[in-house]
Order: sequence, then C-alpha cells, then structure tokens
Amino acid sequence: MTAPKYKRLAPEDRAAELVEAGLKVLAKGGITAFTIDNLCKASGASRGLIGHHFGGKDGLLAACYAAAYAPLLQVIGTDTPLPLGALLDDLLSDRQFQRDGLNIWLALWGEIAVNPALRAEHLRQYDRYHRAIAAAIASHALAHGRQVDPSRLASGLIALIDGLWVEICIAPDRMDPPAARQLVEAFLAPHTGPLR
Amino acid sequence: MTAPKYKRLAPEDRAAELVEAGLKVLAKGGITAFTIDNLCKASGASRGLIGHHFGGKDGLLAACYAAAYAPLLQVIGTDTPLPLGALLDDLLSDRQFQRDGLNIWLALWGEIAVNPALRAEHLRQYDRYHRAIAAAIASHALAHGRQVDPSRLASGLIALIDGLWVEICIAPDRMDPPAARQLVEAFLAPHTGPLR
DNA sequence: TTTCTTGTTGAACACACATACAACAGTGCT
DNA sequence: AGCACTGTTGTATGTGTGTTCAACAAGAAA
Repeated sequence: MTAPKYKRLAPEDRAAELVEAGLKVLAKGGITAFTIDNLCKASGASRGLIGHHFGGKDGLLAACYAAAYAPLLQVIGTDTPLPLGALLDDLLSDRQFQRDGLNIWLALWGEIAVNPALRAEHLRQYDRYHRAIAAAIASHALAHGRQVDPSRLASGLIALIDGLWVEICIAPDRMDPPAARQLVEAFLAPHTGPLR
Repeated sequence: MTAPKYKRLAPEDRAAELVEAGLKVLAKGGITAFTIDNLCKASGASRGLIGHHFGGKDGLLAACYAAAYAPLLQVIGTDTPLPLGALLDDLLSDRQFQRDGLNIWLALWGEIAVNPALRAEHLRQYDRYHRAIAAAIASHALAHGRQVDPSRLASGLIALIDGLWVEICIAPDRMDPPAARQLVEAFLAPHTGPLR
C-alpha cells in the first residue's frame, strides 16, 4: 500500500486542466510567458503532457483561444435571441470584464494578428458574435421605430466594447464596468432608442 | 584604397535605424518575433549594437513604444488646440490607420499589460492624449451649446477608436477608415453637436 | 601621416526553450 | 492476481536566445 505517484485523468479532464493553466499563464505574463515550463508549473503536470494531448504548444494555444471565446458565445448562443439591454448587461457584467480575462484577450489579439491559424478560427467565431449583436440591434430599433444600419452599428458597438476592455485592462483607475456600460448606452441610445 | 567594412553612424542615427527595424519586426511577427537575431537581420547591424545603444532588448522595446506613440502625440501636440473635427480627421486618417501600425499597437498592448516599465511610460503618454481630446470635446460642445462630461466622452472616444483599430487590423474586410470615421461621428454628434 | 576616440563587430558563453521518446505506472478488465 | 491499455513521467537533444567583451576599424583631429 504505497501512495500513487500521479493521478491518471481522462483525456478531456487533463486537457481542461492544461487549458486552465494556459489561461492563467496568459493572464499573468502574456504571450511571452506561454512556455512549456511555465505551463507545467501552473498545471502541475510534466513536460510531455502538452505534446501528448495537444500535439505541441500551438495546439494548446488554440484551445486556450477557444476557451477564452466560450463565455462570449454562451451569452449570445441561446436559441431565443436576447433583447439588446439584457445582451449588454451580460457582455458588460463583472464576470466578463474580469481583469485576468482582459489580459488574456490582449495577449491573444497580438497573436491573432500574426498567426494565420488562430486568425482563421477567430474570424469564424467573430462572425457569429457580430450577427447575434446586429440582430439584437435590429429588433430593438424596430421596436422603437428607428431606422438604423444594424451591421454597421454592431461593428461600432463591438469596437467600443473592445476598446473599453483595453482601457479597463491597461488603465483600471480610469475606467470601470459601470462607466463602460454608460458609454455604451451613450453610443447606442441616440440611434436605437432608450435601452431601459 | 579598400572598401570600408561597415558604416559608422552617429549614435542617434543608429538608434533611429534600430527603432525602425524594431517596429518592422513587431508589425510582421508580433512580440514573439522581437528577438535579437530578427532585429539584427532587419536592421543589418550586428548583435552587439542593441546592447551598446539601448542597454539591452528591453531598452529598444521601450524606444519602439515611444516611437509608436509619437505620431499620435504629434497630432495633439500643437500649441493652439485643434478643433474636434480636424482632430478626428487626423486621428482617423489613412496615415494613422496603416495596417502595420495597428499590428505594432496590438503587440505592444499585450506587453504593456504585463510589463510594468512599459506600462508606466504608457500612462504618462496616454494622459496627455486623453486631456487633449477632452479639451477638444469640451470646446466643441460649448460652441454648440451642449452640456457633456468631456473626460468621460474622451474615454469613450479613445476606446472606440482603439476598438476600430483592432477591427481594421484583425478583419480588414469588415472595417475601413471611412466607416470608422462615420461610426466615430455617430458616437459623438448626438452629444456634442454636428462635426462638420 | 599619425594618433585618438569610439562606434562596431562577431565569437563565446550560459541559459531557456520545444519536442521526442523510451521507460514507467495507474486503472479497468478478466 | 494477472494482464493489457494508455495516460504519465522526466531525461536527452538540438536549437534559439540575450548578454558580454576583447579586438577591430572608421573617421575626426592634430
């Protein structure tokens, strides 16, 4: 009767652990800290595992990217489309705006701009995101009798939210979620009608 | 009479060459490509020069950051404050929105979020930027008899512009400078009055 | 031409890094 | 208990990386 040297996990559990470690590493040290050694330290696993489960560092990075996008898509992923106000509440909630999450996005954006594989994946995900937001804007504007270009406004809204993320991330004492929410309303309300 | 083995430059000229090479490297490969070898290849200089002129890689990165910010500060750096419309024209001109420049920002943001020295420098520069834009918004709103919170609107405007940069950079077929300019107007005009 | 200053070079170093792989050991099955 | 499957380990390997530094040479000054 001796203590086991390690715990043997189902592949999906181990993969989830590694992805979580990857997100932690990205949040703390950015893309330059995303190394095998750091990932092993953060996950408690050994060097060989990343190659075994993801085929290499890049595979894990792609999985981390998908994991970072998951909460966004979950917000818009319901069958019955959310009303615009509720959608914004979710997108701008503290849960989404956590500092670590923002650092992860910053780290990934720099890589997406430069890594074709990651970029292709991003465009796919982004497309769903954009369409869901445009739909919410369209139906809101219709209900308030306004005429707008939903696609363009959606692009602007996404850009604004992204920019606010950056500000919160880089200068937290200058911007916070409530102020961000107010600015988003200031952007939308004049075109789509009041949001609540 | 034999050809010289290398050209000897004044320190400031060589430094400028290295910074230019650094920006090129950041634009092409992001922060992970910012290595001594790549920098030497891009600038044509030898390995020892970066240490000699900047004390190390980080020194050059800081200089690259300052160089990336320079055109922004130049726009707002005149003694007589620009009117809001002209300021936006400058900020959203093609010159500012060049793709390479956006990749550089993306690469730097990821590092600023994680590198304290770079971040301190950023906050200094950002503060001037923010104040100049808030001043332009305040005087424009005053002239049009609107009451606004210039500082908050400035934060929103900067966030929107940053977000639009990201979209142009990551998805150029979805966003371009003229559309960006229109969206910025859609954001500001309802609060500050018409921009032209 | 000779001398001096200093920008420049490139090899040498120690370390970080990603990957491959053979040996190992949990865990379920019989 | 014995077996087989496969998740796990950690070392080995080769390459990439940042910095240092002694020697070199371009260009100005005398």
